[in-house]
Amino acid sequence: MLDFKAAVNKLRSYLKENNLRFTTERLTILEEIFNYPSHFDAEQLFIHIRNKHDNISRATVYRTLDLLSQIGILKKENLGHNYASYELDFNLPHHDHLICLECGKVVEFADPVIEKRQREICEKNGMEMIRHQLQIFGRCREHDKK
Amino acid sequence: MLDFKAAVNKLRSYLKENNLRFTTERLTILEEIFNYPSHFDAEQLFIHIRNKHDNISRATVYRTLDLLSQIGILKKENLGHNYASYELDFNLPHHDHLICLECGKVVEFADPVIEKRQREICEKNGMEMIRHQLQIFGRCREHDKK
DNA sequence: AATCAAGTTGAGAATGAGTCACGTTTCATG
DNA sequence: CATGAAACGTGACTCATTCTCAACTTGATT
Repeated sequence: MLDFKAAVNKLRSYLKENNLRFTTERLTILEEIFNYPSHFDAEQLFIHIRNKHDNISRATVYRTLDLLSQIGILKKENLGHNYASYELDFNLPHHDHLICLECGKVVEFADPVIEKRQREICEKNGMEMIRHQLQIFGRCREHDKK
Repeated sequence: MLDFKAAVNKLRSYLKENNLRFTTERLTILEEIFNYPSHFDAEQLFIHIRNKHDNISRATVYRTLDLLSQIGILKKENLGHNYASYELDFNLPHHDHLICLECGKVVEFADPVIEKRQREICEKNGMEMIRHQLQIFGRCREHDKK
């Protein structure tokens, strides 16, 4: 997959620039993230990796998720649980989330009108926008039968 | 303050309807919330209350914050920390938050255009909207000097 | 290829927000 | 004002995440 190679390059050059090491653990974790559905959490991913490779510790998974989020390969977000969710954020346009409180389904959407208003609101309040997240919690209509 | 009385009435009637008790702890906590700046967290409030009244336990503060959120007197939200924030949500229109990552300042804003788009997005995805939150993280321009 | 300083790792202890269990206390109704 | 269900306080517990630290890699340099 093309994006994966590009992500590895991005990671490698970030590490080099910052005198950090390109370790097999970091590569393995990045690989597994590309094999894994989006909106995963650290524990899920840790267990998935544990089953395929031994000796990658929970701490390393957490540390690497932080690193990748900082570089901009991942996005860390709060989807209304008491744990963080992550998703790939590599060469992807911004989007937000619609979350069903009944079944946990997550739908992504992007809305240029909302994006534009957000920029204007920041401007008006003398603030430089760094990131934003919009979550709409609701209930799928399909749950209505009952 | 007028709103406080109204909130007490709302609490009292909710409790009555559900065969729950109107306790001095619940009243005290509600009072202290009205004396306290918005966007507080449970621990802050607990310490504040601890300093004025003894014998209100941490568990009761948490339990009461949940109760008040359920009734609609408070709104529980995630402002990008690993703990929940609360604010009064009593007779107030919906608003969202602009958060400075440098100084932690929180600015509230309401935008009818964004609200409208959100309703449309829900509609389009066959979902009934229950609640939503939009957070814009940024950096106050005032931090630019230096 | 061997060396070495510095970054990284694994294991498990520690932290911190929030919840739970349970014995005791308190409210609201008769 | 007795009763019994609801609430309370205490402190133990949970669970996600972070920290500590000795042992191990990495990669730049001989």
